Order: sequence, then C-alpha cells, then structure tokens
Amino acid sequence: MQDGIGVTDRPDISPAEDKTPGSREKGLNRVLEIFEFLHTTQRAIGIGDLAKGVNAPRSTTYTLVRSLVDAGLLEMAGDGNRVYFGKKLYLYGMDYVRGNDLLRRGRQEVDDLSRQTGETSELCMLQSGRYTIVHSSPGTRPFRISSATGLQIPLPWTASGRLLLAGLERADIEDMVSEDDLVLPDGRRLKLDDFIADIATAKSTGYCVTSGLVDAYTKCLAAPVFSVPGKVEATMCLVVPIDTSREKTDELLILLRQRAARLSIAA
Amino acid sequence: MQDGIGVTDRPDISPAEDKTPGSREKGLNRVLEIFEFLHTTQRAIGIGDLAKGVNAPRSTTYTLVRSLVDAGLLEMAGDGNRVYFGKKLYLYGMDYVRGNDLLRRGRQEVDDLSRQTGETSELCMLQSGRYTIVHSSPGTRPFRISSATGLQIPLPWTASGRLLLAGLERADIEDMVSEDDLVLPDGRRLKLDDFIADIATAKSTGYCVTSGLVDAYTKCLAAPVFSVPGKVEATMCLVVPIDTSREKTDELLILLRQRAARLSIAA
DNA sequence: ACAATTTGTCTCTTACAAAAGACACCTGTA
DNA sequence: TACAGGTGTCTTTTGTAAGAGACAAATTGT
Repeated sequence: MQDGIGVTDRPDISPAEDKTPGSREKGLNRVLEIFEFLHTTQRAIGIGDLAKGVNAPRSTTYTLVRSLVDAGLLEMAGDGNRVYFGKKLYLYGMDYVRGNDLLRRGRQEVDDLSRQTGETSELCMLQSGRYTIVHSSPGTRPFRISSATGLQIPLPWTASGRLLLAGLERADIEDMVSEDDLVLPDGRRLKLDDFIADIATAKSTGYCVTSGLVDAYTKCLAAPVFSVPGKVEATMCLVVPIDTSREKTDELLILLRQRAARLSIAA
Repeated sequence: MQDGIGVTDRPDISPAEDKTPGSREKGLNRVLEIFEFLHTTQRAIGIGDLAKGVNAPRSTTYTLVRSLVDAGLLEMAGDGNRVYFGKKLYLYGMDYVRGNDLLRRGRQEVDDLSRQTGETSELCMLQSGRYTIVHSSPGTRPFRISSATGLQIPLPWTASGRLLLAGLERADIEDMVSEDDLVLPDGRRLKLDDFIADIATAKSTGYCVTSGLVDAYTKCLAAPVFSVPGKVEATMCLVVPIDTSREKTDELLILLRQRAARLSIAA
C-alpha cells in the first residue's frame, strides 16, 4: 500500500510529530493541527487523508470535522467529500483586521507601495516565533516573485527577520532560531554570530538589505514598523531582482522607509 | 450580585443559553462559543468577563484561552489582560478567500459597484441558515448606512433573504425562519405566507427590492448570484435612501444585476 | 464479476480534560 | 487597615470524549 494516497504530488507532509506513541490527544489540539494542516496544504482534502495527515484516528477526525463544519469553521468543498476552511474563519479574520489598526493600515501601505514601485511588497510579522508574511501585493513584473500570504520562513533567511529580532537579547534570539533555520535553501550555512551581528547592524541603521538568501535571483529590502518606540512590531519589505542597480535600490529604500515610518506613527 | 459586570454598556449579551444547568461541556464547544462571543462583542475582553459571557467556569476558560493564544487564534490585546481574535484566524480567513473564487471575485465586484454608484454595496450569503453580510463597501454618502461585515440578520428582514431562499421547499423555509424572525425591528409582524410569496416573486423576476424593512430610511435592492443554474449561492445588494426616485432605482438595479450576473458566470 | 480500498456511522471502554475550589496576589475604596 | 472584588495559578475528582474497532455501503481497479 502506498502511503499518503491522493496527496503524493507534494513533498508528503510530515505525519505530524508523534509525541507519545499511542497517547490520547485533546480534541482542541487535534483541531489546531487540522487547521495547520489545511493551511500548509492550501487545498481541500478528504477526511480520510486528513486523518492520516494529522496522524489522528479516523473516528475522531470524523467527529471533529463534523463539529467544525456545523460551526462553519470548515466547509465541505465542491464534490462533497473534501473539507477546507469555512466562511466563519473568514469572518473572524475580518474581525481581527478591523480590531487591528496596524494590520489594516499596513495592508493599505503595502498595496500602495507595490503600485507605486511596481515591485512585490510585503507586510511581515512575528507569528509565534516565526517570520510570517501577513500581506503581500504582487507588483507588475512579468515574472513576479510571489510567496503566499501566511507563509512561514526561518528568520535568518530574510531581511525582515533581522529587523524583527532587533532589540532582543542574545538568549532570546538563540531560542527562536533552530540549527536548521541557519541552513539556507541552497545548502549554505549561516553562522549564528554573523546573524546576530546582522541584527545589531539592522537595528542601528534602521533598515536591512539581503541579497540571494532565499533564492539566487532576488534582493530583499526591509524597514521596521514600530509599535512603541524601540519595539519592532512588523516590517515592510520589497522583493526585487538581485541585479537592481545601486541607485534604484536606494531610491526604493527611501520610499519603503517613508511608508514604514508612516505606519509606525499611530500604532 | 449584579450580573454582566464590566460590559454593561451594551444591551447585555444574553449569558449563553444554558442547556443543562451544571453539565460538563466539551472543550471544543466552549471554544466555538468563545469565538461567537468575541464576534458579537467586536472588541477585546477580559478573561473573567469572557468566562461569564460564555457561561463557562473561570478555570476552564483560562486553560482554553491559553491554548488558543499559544496557537495564535487569539491574542492578548494591548494592556495584556484582554483577549481578542489573533493573526492565525486572519491567515486562515485569507486561505478561505483564496480557495473561494466566488468570494474573491464578489468582493471585487462589490467594491467596484460601490465606487461606480457611490452607494453602499454588499455581498451576502447564507451562513448556517442565517443571512450574513460577507463583504460590504461603504459608498460615499455623507451619512452612510453601514452594517458590519459578518452581521447576521433574520432572513425576512432583507431583500437578499428573499432571493437566497428562492428554490427551497416551503418546509425548508419554515425550518430556517423562526417566529421571532418575522417580527421587524419596528414591531410590525410579517405573515409567513406573504414572505413565501415574496420569495416566489423574487425567484421569477430575478431581483428583489424592499423598502423600510430593517429601518424606515432605506431601500434595499438585491440580485442573485448563481453557482449552478438555479442555485442561489449569494446575493449582491445596494442599500439606498428610501426616497430614491423610481428612475434612479431602475438605473441602479441594472448595474447591480449586470454585476451579479457576471459573478454567476464562472462560479 | 470479484477483490481491494475507502467512506461514513456506530458501539464500547477508559484515560484524561473539564470543573470545582482553594490559594496568593493585585488592585481600588471606605 | 481591613475589606470587597478581581486576577492568575494550582490541585483533585469524576463525567465523558477520544480512541479502538466492527460494520455496511460506496468506490476503485483488474
């Protein structure tokens, strides 16, 4: 029997870290795992496969899914055998946006910046210790470099990561960065000390530029957004081709930092 | 002891229907109630008050809230003692939008229509048997009639409600409409038969206009959005002053129906 | 047509999460 | 100062939800 039937066109999602082999799991935790799983797969999935994916008993999964569908947090997708996120989650998400000035205004600034420059622009935040793209606006290049909203990437891979950690103690930083995080997609390995030095530099200069980190073709410009003075709440960033000229880069950096500063004012 | 301490500036949210007095409640259900409660209050709330609001033991509430905050579904708000929806819910909500053509395109159409006409425009859907404003764009009037996204209103109060139920059996309609739903905000009482007749009319004409139903000052124009031919998946609607001229109304109706039809095409 | 799966529903058992309640700790105020 | 009210954390008990598994029905492939 082949495992992971039906989703084998993906790197086969790791079957959820088995904590204690046959141990019972709290229903709520199962639900949280289901959400994360759906978030990573980004598509509707059959209940059987879902059970496999989150490593939960089939019977339990059926029960939970039914509850969630009844509540509207999940919905049965088109053909009636797969589930995905539901309207309720969208509504709650909009509630969050409404209650969150920074996000609401940040989305606007990002969209404007992207229209103004034609480049891909993103709003990034820390999400439970990980770098997260919270909003992204594609830009107008023929081959745009897009990464999905909600994508989580190791902090050391990004310019924003260096800014988001500015002001933290060394110990805190070590806690948030695993060994694996220091290995870039192309196999190169960053030194933790270099990363920490980068953070200090970013903090003092008030911006950060990285080249060819996540991939060989892009450069990433990032500027901090402060909630209270000194506390970096988010970053705005621009993703541009790596061969963008020095002058052009500086010009973009000015626009970027202006908008990031504007966002900081009344947060 | 006064009940509902701390949130007494609101019509005092009903302390959650007590099903069986002292009975134990499943954790997941408690969580669902918490979400609904936050959705109705639309503001961050202290954990103690939250426990009261959902009628749950304090200890349980603390445990659940901690789980949810750790998971990022809730966040501790500013002063550090109140909770509200978290970033994760926003991300999941965006996943839903991405996976849902109709919603994504519907939001666009609504925004465009609102800009084009200057009137408040909304996208509405059935959400677990209730009329729900899924997206709303304010329009440009000095005193705009706005209702919050995610608001749930009795079906008989709205033009959209009449369209959303088109095609359902009489029995199904009766199930979805309670006695209370037939009583308008001003105290007038609709006859169920009249409502069902309205639905039939709306179905055959392909649009619906109601005047002074939810309040005395507005008129509501609605047009259906079909998923498969015959099945009303959503409605688009315009909210205009009740004294809008016949000609103006007809003109708006044409624009509205055009866009609604466009939405229906490829859903 | 016949396996071989998978799906959705159901039952029963017991491990464990929900609830009760006690605790120390902060307020504000009388 | 003592009091009344709220937080946030712990421990203990027990009702019950998670899980194992069996089932018929639907779906696959050969």
